[in-house]
Amino acid sequence: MLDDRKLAVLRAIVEDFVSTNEPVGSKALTDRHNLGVSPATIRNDMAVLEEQGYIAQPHTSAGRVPTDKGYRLFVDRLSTIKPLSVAERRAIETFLSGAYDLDDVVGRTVRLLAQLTRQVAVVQYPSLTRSSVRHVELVPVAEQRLLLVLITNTGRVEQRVIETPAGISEESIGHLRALLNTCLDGLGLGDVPTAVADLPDKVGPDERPVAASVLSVLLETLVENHEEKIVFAGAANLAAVDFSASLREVLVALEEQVVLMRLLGETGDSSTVTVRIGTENPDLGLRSTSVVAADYGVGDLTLARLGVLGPTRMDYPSTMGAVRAVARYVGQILAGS
Amino acid sequence: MLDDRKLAVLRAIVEDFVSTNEPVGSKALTDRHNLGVSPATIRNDMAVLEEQGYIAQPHTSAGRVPTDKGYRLFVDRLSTIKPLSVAERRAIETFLSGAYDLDDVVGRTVRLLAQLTRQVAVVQYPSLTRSSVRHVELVPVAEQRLLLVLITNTGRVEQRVIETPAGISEESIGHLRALLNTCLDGLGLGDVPTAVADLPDKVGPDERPVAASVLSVLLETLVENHEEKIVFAGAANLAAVDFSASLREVLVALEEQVVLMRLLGETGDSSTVTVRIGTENPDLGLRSTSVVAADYGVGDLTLARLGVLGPTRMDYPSTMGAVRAVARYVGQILAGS
DNA sequence: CTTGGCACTCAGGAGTAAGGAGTGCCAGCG
DNA sequence: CGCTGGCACTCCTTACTCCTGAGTGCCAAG
Repeated sequence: MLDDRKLAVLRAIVEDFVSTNEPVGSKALTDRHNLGVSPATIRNDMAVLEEQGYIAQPHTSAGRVPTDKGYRLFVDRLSTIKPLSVAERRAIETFLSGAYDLDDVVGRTVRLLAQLTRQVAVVQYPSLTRSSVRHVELVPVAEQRLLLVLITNTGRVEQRVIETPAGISEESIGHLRALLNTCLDGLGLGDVPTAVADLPDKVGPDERPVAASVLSVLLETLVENHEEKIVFAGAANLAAVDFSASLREVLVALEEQVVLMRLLGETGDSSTVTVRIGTENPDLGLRSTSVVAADYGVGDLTLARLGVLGPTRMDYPSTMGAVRAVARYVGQILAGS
Repeated sequence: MLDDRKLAVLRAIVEDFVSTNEPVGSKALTDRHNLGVSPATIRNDMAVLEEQGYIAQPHTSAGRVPTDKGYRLFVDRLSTIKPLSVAERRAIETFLSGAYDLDDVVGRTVRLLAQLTRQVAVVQYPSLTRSSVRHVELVPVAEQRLLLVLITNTGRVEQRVIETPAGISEESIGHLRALLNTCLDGLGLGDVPTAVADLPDKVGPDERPVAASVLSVLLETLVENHEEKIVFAGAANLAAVDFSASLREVLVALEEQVVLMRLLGETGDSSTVTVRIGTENPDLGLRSTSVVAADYGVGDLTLARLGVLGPTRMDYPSTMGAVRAVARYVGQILAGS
C-alpha cells in the first residue's frame, strides 16, 4: 500500500525533520532531495502518509512531522545503522581501555556514550551485593553429594547441592570447610573470587577435584546473587534540545532507578540494538522520548544493558551505531581484563 | 549606616521575594509586614539600600530584588537557622538508620536531602581506592623500629615507620609478615579492616603488642589512601524553579566532579553551615546559584562535606537547617555502625 | 498518475493601545 | 529632622489587530 516513492518521501521527511527540527513541507522536500517529481505529487503522497498515520501536521498549513509510527517504520525499514568513523572507534578504544575495574569501565562508558550521542546515556550493570560471608558449611548428603550452605551477614542463606567427582572422606570435608571459613570469613561477596583463587593449591592432591567443584558452585552462587545497578550521564544534553515541556519529567525518570530499569527493557535478541519510540515506552512521562538500547556482555554471556535516551526526534542511524559500537567495545574490554 | 528599620526592610524584601519570586514593591511590603510606617518611608529606605548595593531593580518602575550582597547580609545577620520539625527529624532518623554500609548511607542521604530541601543535593564522601594488596613487607630498621611497606596491584608503594613497644625477634617478624600476606593477599583495600580484625588472636602472646602496632599503622595508611567521591540527586528540582537561562550550565557543573568538589569548598569551621551566594561561587556558570554546605564526620573526625545547590533566591534559613540536621544525623549513623 | 494553478488556512511577528504597578520627588506636618 | 500623602512619570505586561508567508487541498488539464 506504500509504494517506493512514498517510503522515500517518509524517509526524507524524517531526515529533514531530524536535522532542522521544523515541520517539513512539500517544497522543501523537492528542493533538498531530488525525488524527480513536483511538489504537488509529493503533497498527494503526504496526504496518504498522513491518512495512514505515519506523519502529522502540528496545525493546518504547516509542514509535516513524523509520528511515532512513522519513526518506527523508518527505523525498521528505511534506515541502516550508521557505523562509527575510524577516529571515533579509536577514541572509544583508547578511552575505555584505560579503565581498571568494572566500576571504572561503567563510569567511563556512560560518559563516553553521552558525549558520542550528545544525549543522555544509561548503563546498567550487575554488582555483587554488599553483604559479606558469615559462614560456609559443607554437609555430606550422599556418597557423591555435598550440600553447600552460604550464610551472609544479612542473614541470607543460600544452599546448593554439589556433585563430587568421587567419594570423599569426612576429614577432607572438615578440612575444606575449615579452609573456606578461614579465608572467607567476614569478606565482602565481591572479594570472594580473588580470595579463593589459590585455594586449590592449599589442599592435598586427593582433595583437589572436590575443592574445584565446590568452588565453581560457590562462584556460581555469587553470580546469581547480585543486584542490578544503573547510572546515567549527560543530563546536560537534555537542556540543549528543545525539551521544554517534559524536561522535568525526564529528569524525574532518570532519578528513579526502577523506571530506568524498565526503560532499558529486558534483554532482547542478543547483539541487536533495540529501539523504543515515544509512546512505546512504558513510562507516561516519557511520551516524547526514545530509547536506543543494546545488551553487552562477555562472549555469549549477557551481563546487562546500556543505551541512550533522547527526543523521539533523534538521529536513529547514528545513535544506533554508537550504542552498538560501545556495547561491543565494553564487552571486549571486560573480556580482556 | 543601616538602622534597624532598613535592616528590617531588607529582611522583608528577601523573605517576600523568596516566597513570591516577584520583585517586591513598597506597597506590598507595608501590607504584608507591619513595619509601622508608610510606603513612602519605605521607598526612602529602599533608595538607600539600593545605593549601598543590597537590592536592585530589574528595570525602572519595578519592585526591588535582593542582590548577592543583600542575601549575604541576610544570611549573616538577619536570619536564624530554622530547625527542622520533630516529624522531619524522625523521618530523617528512620530513613537513614535503615542503611547498612557507607555507600548506602550516602545514597540515602543525598536523596533525603534533595527531597527535604526540594533542591539539588550533593554529598561528597571518602572511598577506599579500588586497588588491592599485592604484598606487605616488614623490615626491621632499628631495635624498636619496623618499616611497613604496602604494595598495591596498581604499583603504588606506601611505607610507614612503626615504633614497636619492645624489641622483637627476626622470627616473630617473619611470622607476622607471613600471616599478613596470607590473609591480605589480593584483597581489596576496603576489605582489609575486616580481614585483619582477628589477627591479633592468631599470634603468640609475645607478639601481640607488636601486631597491634603494626595493624594500627596499617589501618591508618588505608585511611589516608582514599579518594574523594561525590554524588548528587534531585536534578529534577531544577526544572521546577525558573532557572531557564542557566539550567544547562548547572547540569554541566553537576556532571563535572571536579567542579562539584570545588563548589562544596574546603571544610570550613567544623559544625558550621557555610553559604556561598551567587558570584561568590568559583564557577562562572553558577552565577545565579547558591550553595549551602556543611561538614560531616564521626565525632571530632571530619569525613567530608555535603550540601545543596539551588537558586540564589532560596529559603536560606530552612535550607541551612536541613543541611545542618542531615549532616549531624549522618555523623551519628556512621558512628553507630 | 502527474502537474501547475489557485483559493484558503493559520502561526508568528510587528505595531499599537490601554492598564497598572511602582518609583522619585516635593511640599507639608508633627 | 523624619514621616507622609500626593502626583507625575516610567515602562513592563497584556491584549488586540493586521499582515505576511509558508504550506495545504483541490481541481482541471496534460
